[in-house]
Amino acid sequence: MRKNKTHDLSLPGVDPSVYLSDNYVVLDFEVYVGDGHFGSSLDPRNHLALACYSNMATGGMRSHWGGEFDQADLCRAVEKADFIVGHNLKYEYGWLRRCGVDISRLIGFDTQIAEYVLLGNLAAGDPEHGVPRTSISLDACCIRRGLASKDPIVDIWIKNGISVADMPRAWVEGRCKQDVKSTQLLFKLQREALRRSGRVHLLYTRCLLTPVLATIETTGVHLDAERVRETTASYRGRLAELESEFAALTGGINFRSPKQVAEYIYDTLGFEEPKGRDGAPKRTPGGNRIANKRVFDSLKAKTEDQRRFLEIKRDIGHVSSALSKNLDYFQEICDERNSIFHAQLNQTVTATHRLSSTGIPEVSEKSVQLTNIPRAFKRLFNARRDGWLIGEVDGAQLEYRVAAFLGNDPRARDDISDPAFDIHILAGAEATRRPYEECYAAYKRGEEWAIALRQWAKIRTFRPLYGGSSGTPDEQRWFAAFKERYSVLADKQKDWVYEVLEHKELRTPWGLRFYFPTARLSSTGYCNVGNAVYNYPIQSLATAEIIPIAIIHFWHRVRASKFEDFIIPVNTIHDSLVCEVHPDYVEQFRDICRLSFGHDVGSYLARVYNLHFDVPLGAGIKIGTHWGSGEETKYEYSKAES
DNA sequence: TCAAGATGCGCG
DNA sequence: AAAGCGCGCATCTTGA
Repeated sequence: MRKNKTHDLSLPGVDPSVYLSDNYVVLDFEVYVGDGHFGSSLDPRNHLALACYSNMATGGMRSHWGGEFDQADLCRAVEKADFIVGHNLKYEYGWLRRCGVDISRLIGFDTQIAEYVLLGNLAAGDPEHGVPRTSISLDACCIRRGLASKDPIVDIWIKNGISVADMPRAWVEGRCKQDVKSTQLLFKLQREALRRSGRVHLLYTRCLLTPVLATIETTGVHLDAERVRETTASYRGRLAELESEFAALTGGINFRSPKQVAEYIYDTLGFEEPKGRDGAPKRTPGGNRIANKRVFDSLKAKTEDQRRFLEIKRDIGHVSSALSKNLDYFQEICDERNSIFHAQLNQTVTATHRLSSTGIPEVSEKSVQLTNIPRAFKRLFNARRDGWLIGEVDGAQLEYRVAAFLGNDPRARDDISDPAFDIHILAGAEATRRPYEECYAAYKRGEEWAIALRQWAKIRTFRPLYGGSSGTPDEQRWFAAFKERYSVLADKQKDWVYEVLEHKELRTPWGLRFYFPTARLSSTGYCNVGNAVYNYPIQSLATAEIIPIAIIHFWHRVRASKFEDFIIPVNTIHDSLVCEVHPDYVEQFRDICRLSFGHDVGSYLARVYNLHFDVPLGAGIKIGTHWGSGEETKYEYSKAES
């Protein structure tokens, strides 16, 4: 690997011990809400109204009524502090950015994220297994600790959309100052709790990501209006055709109604309900007959009516959901918002601490979040400036590699390091009882059957990693082969389950703790939360620690190189980062991707997490005119190279 | 009439 | 008895 001076990355501080300093500023803002929502800094109709902040270095509470261009004292205070403290700091970062502060240099301690880290997976809860969500609102955090709660009157006003402009100033100011005081007390208790339980570095890393997300949210994503127009028109035409065909065939049932569809297929068409091994029909949790895609794929048509119905039903569901969930919104955005839309990236929602996303209604009430856009529609996104490109980097087979590391499985390690090993080919080969070499060679020669086999296997390959065991005989053959091949990993996962059954808690090697208060073992040896226990550590280390660490380093490397006007992150989905890239900065983009998703992750995990991640990491990079276009280049990184 | 629950389907 | 995990949004159904 060639030497690159960007190795001496200067992250702001890069040390969680910064939180031990007493030079910090606690802050809370009130906003004039003009968008009818929550006063996000993204919306130009919203304006900063009041800033209250407590400066620990100088002492005393300050408050200042003023807009985002009238907060010079606040800006100076936060820039001089070692870190800032607030509840849901992404909001404050967004406003500080509008105030003109360089938020990349501001370290945060977010008390909402701190509570989320302390709670492990309990903030998300697990209603399916009888664990309710735990609120991490400032009020809830304070009440749990016996601290003062919010002024209920002002709280009700704000929750009901009353503008700050219409409330008595003294009341608003009183509430804002109270929130700052509560936040500071909460911070001190959380800092101690995190320190005692060895989780400060987790909070620190989450908080380093926050300004990156605030910036991505502000930037938004850009649609190719011409492609959106063509695609929407074609989908609408197709839906109209399918609707009339469907109506003619069924006599006018509503294809969106699972109830009507179930009646039609089981009563009118006479399909048999799918049955479990015991012979009883499989039903929805509510006891209704199932009418979903899985069932339709398993039904075998015997009559012409049945065959046509299955065909049309499959297409109509796909086309109508594409329109109502994506294309209608995209069209609005192209027509009325210059083809750019925004969404939130949430840090405190999921059980495994990966991000989630929420759409933002911009024209009608519709919204689209950024993590479940159909792959077929990635091609509708391009860069907002002519001639620019879209670059996407993802962690190659990240969860597989993380599993190999956590399980310390020698076979998995060897497989990952072997350039002639393809796990999807192995899955296909095992399932169909063919020799691996034959399938691999045919795949490499580009033979169609081998490509199809690999495609078939791909969606099943890692099911056994998360406890999957049921399926067709072919599938089950692979699942068994997987568990046998990676038996060391499988045993480690069983150990996790034993630990959970004994302690109702799982302590991960990097410090995050998961809690399973309702864990129990049935008389048949089945653990009610077993599959979650198999999954959480792997999903979490991969997509809640490693990818955020990579993204943080990516962002700071771009800024340290002064490329921030040429390489602009616009989205992240679990294991990937999407950027708009100036055509002259493609090589720089590749270099920064390789370093941040490889070297930086390893060195940060060792230094800050005391975790020596010794399975090689890889990155896949695609660059093209539209999202998802262009040939993928794969990079492998191992410590030996550095 | 409206909110909450159930269901289906998109992504990693 | 059977059983991959994690999410958010649109639509229909249910129940007050």
